[in-house]
Amino acid sequence: MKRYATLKDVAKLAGTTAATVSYVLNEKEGRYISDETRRKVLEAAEQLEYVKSIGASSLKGKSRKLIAILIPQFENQFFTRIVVASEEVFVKHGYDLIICNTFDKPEREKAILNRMIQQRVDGIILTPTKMGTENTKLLRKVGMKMVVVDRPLPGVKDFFWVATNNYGCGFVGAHYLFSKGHKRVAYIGWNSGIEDLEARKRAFFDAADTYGISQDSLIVAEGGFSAEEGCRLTSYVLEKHPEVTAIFYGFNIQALGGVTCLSQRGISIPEELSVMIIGSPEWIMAGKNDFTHVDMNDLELGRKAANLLLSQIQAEGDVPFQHIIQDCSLIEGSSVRDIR
Amino acid sequence: MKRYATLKDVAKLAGTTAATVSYVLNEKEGRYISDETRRKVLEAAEQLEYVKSIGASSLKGKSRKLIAILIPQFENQFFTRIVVASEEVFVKHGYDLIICNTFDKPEREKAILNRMIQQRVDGIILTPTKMGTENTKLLRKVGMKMVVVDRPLPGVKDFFWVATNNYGCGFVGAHYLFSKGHKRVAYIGWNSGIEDLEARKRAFFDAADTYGISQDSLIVAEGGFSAEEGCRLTSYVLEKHPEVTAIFYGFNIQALGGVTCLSQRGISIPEELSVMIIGSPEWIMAGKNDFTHVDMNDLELGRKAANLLLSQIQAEGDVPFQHIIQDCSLIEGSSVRDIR
DNA sequence: TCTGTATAGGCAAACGTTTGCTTATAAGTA
DNA sequence: TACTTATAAGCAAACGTTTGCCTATACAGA
Repeated sequence: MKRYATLKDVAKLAGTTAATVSYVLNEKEGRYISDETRRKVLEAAEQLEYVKSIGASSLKGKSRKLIAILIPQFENQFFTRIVVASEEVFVKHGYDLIICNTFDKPEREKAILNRMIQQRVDGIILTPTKMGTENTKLLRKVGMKMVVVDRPLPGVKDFFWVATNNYGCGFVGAHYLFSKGHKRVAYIGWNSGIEDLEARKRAFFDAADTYGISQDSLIVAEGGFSAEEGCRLTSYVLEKHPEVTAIFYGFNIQALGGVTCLSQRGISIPEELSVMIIGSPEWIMAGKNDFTHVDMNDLELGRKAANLLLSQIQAEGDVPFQHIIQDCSLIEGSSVRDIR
Repeated sequence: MKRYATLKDVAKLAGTTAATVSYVLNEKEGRYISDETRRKVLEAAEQLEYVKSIGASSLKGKSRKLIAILIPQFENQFFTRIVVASEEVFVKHGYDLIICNTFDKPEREKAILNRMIQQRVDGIILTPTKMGTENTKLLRKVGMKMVVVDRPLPGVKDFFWVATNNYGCGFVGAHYLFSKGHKRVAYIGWNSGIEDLEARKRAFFDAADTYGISQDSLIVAEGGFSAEEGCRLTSYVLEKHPEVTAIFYGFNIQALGGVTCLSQRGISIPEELSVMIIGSPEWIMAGKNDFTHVDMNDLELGRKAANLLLSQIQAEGDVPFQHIIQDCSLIEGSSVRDIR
C-alpha cells in the first residue's frame, strides 16, 4: 500500500508550510491567505490526492467522528432496525458508525467495549448483555457518552435509557387474547436471565387476572433464544397441553420457529390455534402471513437513541439523565380467532 | 468527558518512563523488564484505568484494526447476512467493522468512501453503486485493500470480486418454471441500471429458449427497488396479462411486496398462480409461506469476501487479483404448480 | 584487573495534525 | 515621519504512542 500524502508533502509542492495548508484545507477563518497561495495549495492537494488523517487530527483534540453501536443479535430485525434508524441520524450529523454484534455474550461485550475505548469513539449505543452493568463500569467511570437501548443496566442509578415498555407490550397482547375468549393460553418465552424482559410474562399473568382466569389454566414454556427453540417449545405445548387454544409468543425469533413448525404440522391458524406475537419482523405480514402482533416501533426507538446520544455529545456541560420508555401498539391481523 | 490516562501518566505513577510502560503493556520481547517494574507498571495502569489510543499508535505505523463495509440496502437481508458473516470472520482476527449504508446513492457512496480513507481503515468491502468505478478511483490509486461484493466495477480490469452467478441464478429459477409446464410467464425485476444484474433477465429468456418458448409469450415488468413497486408491478401483470400462469421475481424486496399483494387479493398460490423468487429472505419460508426460490448462500458470500480481504491485508507483497463467482441452488417449496 | 555479556531501563525522535506565537510587509492615519 | 493596523505566512510545540539508540550495573571468565 502506498503512503498517503501528508500536509508536509502538499506544503512542499505548493511552496509553503504545513500550517498554511492546514488552514486552507480546513477553511479556517481568522487567518489571512492570499488567493494565489490558496490556489497553489488546493492544486497541490488535488494533485497529491491528499486525504487528511482523522486519527492524527483527533490527537489534537478533534473529534474522531465515530459512534459505536453494540447489539446482541444481528439476526433479529428488532435490532437491525434500530441500527438502520440511528445510522440515518448519525450520518446526517457527520458521524460514522462502528456496528458490533455481541452475540449476547458478556465476554464479547467486554472485549468490544474495551476496543471501542481504544478507538476513542465519541459515543456508544448499547443493548447490554446480562453482565452489562459490570462491563460498562469503565465506560461510566471515564464518562463515555452512552445510551442504553432496550434493556436497562440493573443496579445503576444514572444512565440514558431508551426502551420499550415491556410490561405494556405483554399486557396489550395478552389482553387481546383474553378479550377474544381464550382461556387456556400458553406463553412461550426466552429464559434470558434479563430481569426487564420478564415483565412480558408478568403482564401476561396480570392480564389473565383481570379476566378472572386462574393461573392453573395458563401454561408457560421457556427456553433458548432461537427459532429451533421456538419450534421445540411449541411442540412441547402441543403435546403436553392439547387443550390450549392460543399461543402467545413473547419473542419474535422464537415465534418464527414456532409458527413455521405449526404450519409444517398442518395446524391451521387461527382455525385450530390462535397466535399472538410480540414484535414485528418482516415475515409477520409477508405473503400468506398475517399475524396479530404487538408492534414496538423499532425504528423510532433507534432514532430516539441516536438523538439522545447526539444531544449528549453536542452539549457543552452535563445533560440530565433521561429514561425514554416507548409504548407499543397492537396490530390486528387474522391469527386470533374470536371464540366468545 | 474526562481525559484518558496516557502512557506518561502511568509512567509517572509507576516511577518510570513512557517507553518502559509501552514495552510492558505490549508485552514486547527483546527488552529486559524486572518483575518489580512490571508489577508497578501494571498496577499503575490498572489504577489509572489506562486504555491505549489506537489513533495515536496507528500514527506510528500500527494498523488501525478497522475494516469498512459499504452496502447499498440495509433492509435487504441479502446484504445484512453478508455483513453478519463477514463480521464474524473479522472479529475473530481482531478487526472492528465500520458498517455504512450507501442507500445505493452514488453521492453517499463517494462521501463515505472518502471518510473511510480519512479514518485510514485497513480495508474496505464494497457493493458499489452504479457509479462505483468512478467513486473508487482514489481508493484504487492509493492502493486501498478492497473486495468488491455482488456487483462488479465495470471497466476496471483488476479488482477482487466475490459475487453470485447472476446468470446462473436466473437460469436455474426460470428453467424450473418452464420444466413444470409454464409457458406464459412474467419476469418482474429492478431497472437498476447495473449491467451485471440484467443477467438474471437474460437467463430467463435463454431458459425459455431451451424450451422452445417464444419471446411473445413472456412478459417483463420492471420498476424501482421496493416492496411497493413489487406490488405495483404485480398488479400491472395481473391486469394486463391475465394469461400468465407464473411470476418470476428477480429481486426479493420486490417479491415481498408482490406476494403480499397477491395474498391480499385472495389469489391462491400455487393453485391460481405459481411464484418463483430469487433470494432467500427470512419470510420466504416463515409461517405459512413456503416459496420455491433460488438461494444464493449469502452467508458464504460474506465469509469469502472477508477472507479475501484478510488475505490481502496480511500478505507481505501483492496478492493476485481474484474473482470468486458463487453458484446458487434451487430450493423447492410449494409455490410452483406442476401444470404439465 | 580487565573484558565481555546479560540485564534493566532512560532519552528522544518520529508519526500527521493543529494552533499560538511571531515576523514581515504594505497601507492607512496623525 | 512615526505609529497603527491589515494582510500574509512561517516556526515550533503539542497530542499519545513506538522504537532505535544509548547508558549503567552486575557478574562471569581470563
